Amino acid sequence: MRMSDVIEEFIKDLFNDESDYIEIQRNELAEQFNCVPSQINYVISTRFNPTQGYYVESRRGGGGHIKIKKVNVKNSNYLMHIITSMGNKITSNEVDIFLSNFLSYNVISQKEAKLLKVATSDNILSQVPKDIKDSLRANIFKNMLLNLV
Amino acid sequence: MRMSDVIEEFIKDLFNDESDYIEIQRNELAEQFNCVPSQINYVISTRFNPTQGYYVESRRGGGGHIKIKKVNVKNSNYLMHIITSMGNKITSNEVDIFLSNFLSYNVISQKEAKLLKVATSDNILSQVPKDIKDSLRANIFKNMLLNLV
DNA sequence: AATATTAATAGTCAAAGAAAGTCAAAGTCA
DNA sequence: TGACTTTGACTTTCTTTGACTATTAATATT
Repeated sequence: MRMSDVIEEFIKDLFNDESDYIEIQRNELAEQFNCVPSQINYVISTRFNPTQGYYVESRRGGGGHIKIKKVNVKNSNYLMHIITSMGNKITSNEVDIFLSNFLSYNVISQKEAKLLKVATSDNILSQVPKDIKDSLRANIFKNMLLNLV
Repeated sequence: MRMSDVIEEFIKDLFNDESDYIEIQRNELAEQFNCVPSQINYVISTRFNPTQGYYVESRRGGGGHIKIKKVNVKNSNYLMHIITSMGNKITSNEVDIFLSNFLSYNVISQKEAKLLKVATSDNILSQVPKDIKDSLRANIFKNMLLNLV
């Protein structure tokens, strides 16, 4: 079995019913599995991304850590379904369409819709190089949505 | 948990409803937490920065002390004030501090704070070129906040 | 009473330490 | 061969530490 799969399993086992997130220390985990620390990053980026229902944040420096939040994927959840099926690029027009659907289905509030729209708007992202803009937008959008599920 | 976080917590707990300021003695506090005195300065400068809603003054010599004042934020355009006084670059750490202050002042909700944090986090903005990252972050942050005023 | 000295504080800044992130080369396997 | 995985050198971020500096209050001296 691949090391990456083992680590993936291990991390998934850390989740329990009580809390919806876990914290790991990259170096500690790497040592435990006798691999280089950057392999942890590899596992996280390939197996714990928004499309798979995970939201990740981290901190460097002394006492640093990686925090992984699992969004409960009741597969009936409309938002979650949208997130997992969304491509990794999205235009601001597409965002608008999503938002108006979300609103009409009452899955998010007006205020939330506004925040989502602003954070992904072309205006705000105008400084971002064109070639990464739509993927950045998708990234912001998905991760924000994940936190509304 | 980081020493700095513990000290930050401790100081924040010193505030109560009666007075809007607290006084500490640097050496005494350092001794209490078994750290070097300058760590107190570090905590203060990173977590009680005047631009983050705290005003700090101090006095050396016998009986010297550090006085930390909570800026009064009763008025409704507190957010507006923050937005206009904020520079055009901001780090994710600074965002965190802003958010924890907004929350303690009850000017935004938990959910809103989460959205703000996600949309401006280093993880999500990782693809953005370094030289524009902090200004993009400020842009997103300010514009989202504008919608919460 | 005025001045000088000493002790008690706090401040600054840079180096060392403790994490995590990036990226591309090398390896593996279907 | 092409996609996925492993590895490691290098980078970035944040925290801790300590040597040195600055200021003020208390005390001693004249």
